Amino acid sequence: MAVFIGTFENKVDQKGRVSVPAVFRQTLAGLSFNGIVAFRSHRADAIEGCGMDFMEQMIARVSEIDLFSETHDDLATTIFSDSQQLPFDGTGRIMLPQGFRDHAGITDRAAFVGMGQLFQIWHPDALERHKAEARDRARSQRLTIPTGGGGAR
Amino acid sequence: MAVFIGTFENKVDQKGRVSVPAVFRQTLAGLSFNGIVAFRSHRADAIEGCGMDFMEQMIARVSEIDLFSETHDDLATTIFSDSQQLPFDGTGRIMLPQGFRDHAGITDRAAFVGMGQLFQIWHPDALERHKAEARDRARSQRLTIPTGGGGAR
DNA sequence: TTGACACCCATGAAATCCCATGATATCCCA
DNA sequence: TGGGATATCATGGGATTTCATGGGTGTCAA
Repeated sequence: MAVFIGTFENKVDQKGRVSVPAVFRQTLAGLSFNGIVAFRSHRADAIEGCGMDFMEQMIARVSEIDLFSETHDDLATTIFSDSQQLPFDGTGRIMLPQGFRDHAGITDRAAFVGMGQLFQIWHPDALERHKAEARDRARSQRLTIPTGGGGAR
Repeated sequence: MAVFIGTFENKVDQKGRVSVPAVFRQTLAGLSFNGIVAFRSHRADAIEGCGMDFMEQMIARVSEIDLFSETHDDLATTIFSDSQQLPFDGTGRIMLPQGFRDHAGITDRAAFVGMGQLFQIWHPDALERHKAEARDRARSQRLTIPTGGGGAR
């Protein structure tokens, strides 16, 4: 099972390269594509990242939605058409395309955030704000983890 | 099932390393990640610890929520972004990151407290105070543990 | 020919490995 | 059941590796 946990801030060099955190690289190791799959988040000023295995899962899930429905098309267009395969170089870095950097407002620093089965890439300051907001919402709405069974376990 | 009970105080050396109690290590043995997963407790000045199996459960449950929904993102961000994987070295020690030490006020000693399926890491003195308070509350409110039968589960 | 990009090497800081030590707990046999 | 032999454990510190980062060079295509 893919596990992305933690927050890591790395530098973006003049060529637009960033090191993907070593722990993330390890969970991505051994997949059919040696790198990450990334696309613009449509909800936030961030880049979504995952491994090729997860992308395959998403394709499978989306294909369960009625083909030719508006939802299907919108999802497919937003996510799949925008996705890019970003291969690792010899030292575990990826090239963040300019379009992605623009979308997330990333210039010389990038923050990788584990989201469980996928991760996001943010401008470090924007991420801090987002984290605080997410925490507040989670608390005020008393969000809890769904349990597998009936009640508390 | 993971079981963490008891209290153990160990030293934090100059490199920031602490031995995880051997009994805890045994219940953590054989998981997909050889180490602990830790995050700041939002209720106390302590670090929460668990095994990767626990985190995988959390991920599985969060992933039951619609992907890219606000609820999913808020939960995932809140839970996973501030967690860290802390691997064991050859002798069963972990490196306590500075941020965690700051949060818990830990300098040269750390107390590991079993909490059932999780454990906590405290500054020994803070833990003593906390234990006394918890005992008092439990006594004055006559707290009970729900049984599996009639009531909550 | 001029970017964009893949590949290569170098570097310092930080994390990890490895070995040694003493203390404690456990085992085993009388 | 006592007590010595043996293993386990926590701890310390030096050596080694990993990691993030910087820059150079070659190659391909516009």
